[in-house]
Amino acid sequence: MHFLQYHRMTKLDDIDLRLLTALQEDAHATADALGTALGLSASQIGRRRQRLEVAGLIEGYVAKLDPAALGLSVQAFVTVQMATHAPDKVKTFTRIVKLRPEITSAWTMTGDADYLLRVYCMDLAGLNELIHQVLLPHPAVARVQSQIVMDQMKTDGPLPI
Amino acid sequence: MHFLQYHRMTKLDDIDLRLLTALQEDAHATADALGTALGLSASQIGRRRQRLEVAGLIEGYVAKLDPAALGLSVQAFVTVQMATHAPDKVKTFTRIVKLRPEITSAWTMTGDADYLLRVYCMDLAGLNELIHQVLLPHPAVARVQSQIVMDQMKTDGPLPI
DNA sequence: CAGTTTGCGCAAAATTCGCGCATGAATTGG
DNA sequence: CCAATTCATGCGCGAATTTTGCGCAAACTG
Repeated sequence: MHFLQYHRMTKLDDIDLRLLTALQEDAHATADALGTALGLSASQIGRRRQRLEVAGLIEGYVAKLDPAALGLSVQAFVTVQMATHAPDKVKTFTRIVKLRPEITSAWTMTGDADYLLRVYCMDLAGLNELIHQVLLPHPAVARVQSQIVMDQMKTDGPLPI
Repeated sequence: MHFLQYHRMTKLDDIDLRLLTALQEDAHATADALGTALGLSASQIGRRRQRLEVAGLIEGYVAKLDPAALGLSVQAFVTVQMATHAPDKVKTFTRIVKLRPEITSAWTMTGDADYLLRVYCMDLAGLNELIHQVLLPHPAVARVQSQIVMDQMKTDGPLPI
């Protein structure tokens, strides 16, 4: 799923935006269905979609899984404050973050917390283990704070375009 | 993209898990390609995928867009503390959260913050407007704190299965 | 005004998917 | 231990979908 040749997009008309929105809701909709919904022929839908792909606006298509059905009953956000910003220490820390599967996303933030991690675990024991066996023992980590998700009121929705 | 009849899954074998992982990375991979990658025939890939869909493990397929390419240069996490938990006030608040397109996700959290909102904006002015014109004026909101994303070190990755 | 570009629909070609069918392994019951 | 049933698998054909070529019309350019 790599659209190698990036070609700068001149402009996005209204149909492009609506197509992007539709694809964010259901990427398996057929070109024919999208065409009738947007008032266009199926071939044109395909052409526009390909144009959006090579332009890099569409990074790819992914399956959205149900965490609860997979037994991932604990979602949490973990903030990390660093004890040091020495490059080598930070590098090993980011490597661990990228390697650990429970951490699905990680951001560097403004404010007092250096990193924000999004975490999925089977249970609280798993979260506890991540924090106390992986994060806290790391030499670059000073403080770890975790907030557990009680309820998801709005699931990862489409981007505002 | 609705798989109406839910059928409880007896078990997930190793191939199922690898198939789920692969579909999380590229949902447009052909059954043939997935088959050779997992050592299975294309028809079996299709059958297993359908089983995972009706079991509710796969919620759907979505396009992943590039926020930066769309001009959404500001990502932020906004924490909200409530002034009251009166049901009617909370209800109007959640309705606003669900309606506002800049807010792509929202969770209720443990800890001192009641809500965590994930926000995408074109610029800081947009974020500022959301906070000062929408969130803070709401009667149920006591305090709003925003942390801006400086860098995404790990993008929304596959669930740990 | 002429030439070029861009976007469109139609239809054919190529690819991919969906589903029935037969074979082989595994499990259960006697 | 063996037979019968069940279950998963691979194969192949027809259907659905995507992709591509082509002609046409509108918009843009010099």
